[in-house]
Amino acid sequence: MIGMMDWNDLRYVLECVRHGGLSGAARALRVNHATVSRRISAAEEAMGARLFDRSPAGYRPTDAGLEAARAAEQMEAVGHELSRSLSARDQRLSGPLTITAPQLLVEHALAPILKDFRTLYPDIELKVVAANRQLNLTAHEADVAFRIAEAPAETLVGRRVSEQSAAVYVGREQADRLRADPTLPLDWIRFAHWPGPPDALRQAWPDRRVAMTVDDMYAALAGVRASIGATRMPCFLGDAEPGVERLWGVPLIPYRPLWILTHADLRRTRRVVTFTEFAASRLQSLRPLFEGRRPGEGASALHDK
Amino acid sequence: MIGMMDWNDLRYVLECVRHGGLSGAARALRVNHATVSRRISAAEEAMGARLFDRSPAGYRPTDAGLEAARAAEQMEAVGHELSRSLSARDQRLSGPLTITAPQLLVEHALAPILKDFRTLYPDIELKVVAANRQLNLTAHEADVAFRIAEAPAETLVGRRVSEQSAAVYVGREQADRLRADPTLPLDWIRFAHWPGPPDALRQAWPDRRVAMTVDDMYAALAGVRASIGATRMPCFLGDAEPGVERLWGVPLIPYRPLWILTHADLRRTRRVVTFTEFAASRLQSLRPLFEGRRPGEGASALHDK
DNA sequence: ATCATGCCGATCATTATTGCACAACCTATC
DNA sequence: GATAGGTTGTGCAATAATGATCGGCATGAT
Repeated sequence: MIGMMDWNDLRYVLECVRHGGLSGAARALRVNHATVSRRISAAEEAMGARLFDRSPAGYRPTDAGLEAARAAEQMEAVGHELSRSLSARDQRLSGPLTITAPQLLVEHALAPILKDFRTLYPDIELKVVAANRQLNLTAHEADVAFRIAEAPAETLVGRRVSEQSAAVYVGREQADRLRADPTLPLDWIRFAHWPGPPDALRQAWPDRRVAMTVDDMYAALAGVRASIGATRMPCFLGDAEPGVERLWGVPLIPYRPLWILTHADLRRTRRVVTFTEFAASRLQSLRPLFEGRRPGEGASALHDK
Repeated sequence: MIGMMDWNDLRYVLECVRHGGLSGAARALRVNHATVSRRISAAEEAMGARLFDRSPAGYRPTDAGLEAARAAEQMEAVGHELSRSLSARDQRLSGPLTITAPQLLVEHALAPILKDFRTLYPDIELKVVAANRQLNLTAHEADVAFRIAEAPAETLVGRRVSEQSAAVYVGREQADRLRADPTLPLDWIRFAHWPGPPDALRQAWPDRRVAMTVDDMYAALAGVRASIGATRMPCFLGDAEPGVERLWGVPLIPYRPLWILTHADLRRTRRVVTFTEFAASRLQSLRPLFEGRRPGEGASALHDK
């Protein structure tokens, strides 16, 4: 080897290419940006080639930098494969297990299930990443993911735990106003980057006005609670919220189902299987909640007009 | 990533698997064995699996260790490819250029050629590795290799610079003894792990005895100089050695040709092309030496009976 | 038995690497 | 312009990694 290069430095090069600069790479790698700068310099020294064009706006990779990044990507893929393969090999009913789910799902449905799992299998070090972003199971950022989606990524395997329904919810104060004067227009909380209100609502409440625009379910929920307006929410959210009720006259709306997913490589791992079985079974008993069936309502009430 | 693993640590795992222990790996990596031990432990921690069974005799890899080593091998291949690719991209007539050749060839033929090359292209930082072992061009241990071989490895490209002949050489004192009493048996220096003496010698000197066994050409040459015995040597060696002469009555013996080789990835790199052209051209003028043609002998003398 | 050689593990001083804090600079946006 | 938020570069102190050395423990030769 003419210049023995540092494999880790290739990581820094890769993230610098991906994020276009030191700062972004530093955040991704959870190190100081000065470190990234020094490692990049070391890599350039070792490879005998400039890898980036420095500019105040950021780092732009040279051809050599792109080539190095391609190599780093391949190494990364090898590393991920190794990581998954080792996890799959580890068949003990102990050790680490990382799961991820949308924050709201953790709060409203998963928390007690996870708590029971921990007491049942205390040797499994359960790590829960409640995040809005979807972690990358292929990159092994987590072993198991709960997803609310129409269809899972094709490289993942898992099961459709439950169908879901949504409804339109209003805060108590707004509901009282509307009951007192049904001719009032419906104050509506709109989701940015989303299509308009559901068709079912257009028919039942043709007179609406947008009271607020949000891009986050937490904000929408707060808005409903404060009676700023009504909005569509999955039933497991709205029905569990005190001081919030379904808007009358609007039928249930189909919603994306709930999945529990894992990477194909981990499908047969004992820890993973044990967890998914446990979680799926417990979630089954919550199906009325997810499907919006109130006590006393039959399954036939699902998505009726 | 559950445990962000260190790519460099995979290197330590790989070398530990290759050498069967900390010490060997430490030598290969040119670090202290304590470092290897610590890096291995760190890797095991990060991957959550034991990679080696510790024993006083050495480290034996577990299944997980073997798997990690396989991954490391792939990363290594990617790294080598990147290294060559970056070298090939560098088309300047300056910068590093590493060549390797058998020690004896450097001493007897290459040295003046390399010296002239350095004065002609002073900006090329020529590094010469005179080694008995064959460096790995695929691993980019060198850019160019001189090899004495029947056929080069198939992944390499290059040219057959010259055919070679060998002859049987004796030291002056032994030669005088033999001339004084031609009935004496021929003291012979045998190469370990080699087939017996050449057929041509069996006929010309049927009466031989083994005076010494060596496994190194330097030792053989020293033995001939000290008149311990005669042995077969390539002509470029024996003919250039003062106090050593060809044994009469024995014709020239075909010998493995001389190649100048490089990796296919570097075939079009300016530095490499410039060097190989220069060296090949200069070696051409030495063909009589390699082919054993003495001054006054025609080419027809080649390998005659 | 005894010695020599090779291996691994542990300790400690040294060295190298990292993070922090600050400075300098560019660029939108008001 | 002025400002706020973004970028990269640099000096210094804290931290982590390393190398050297020693001891214990096998194995194999004398």
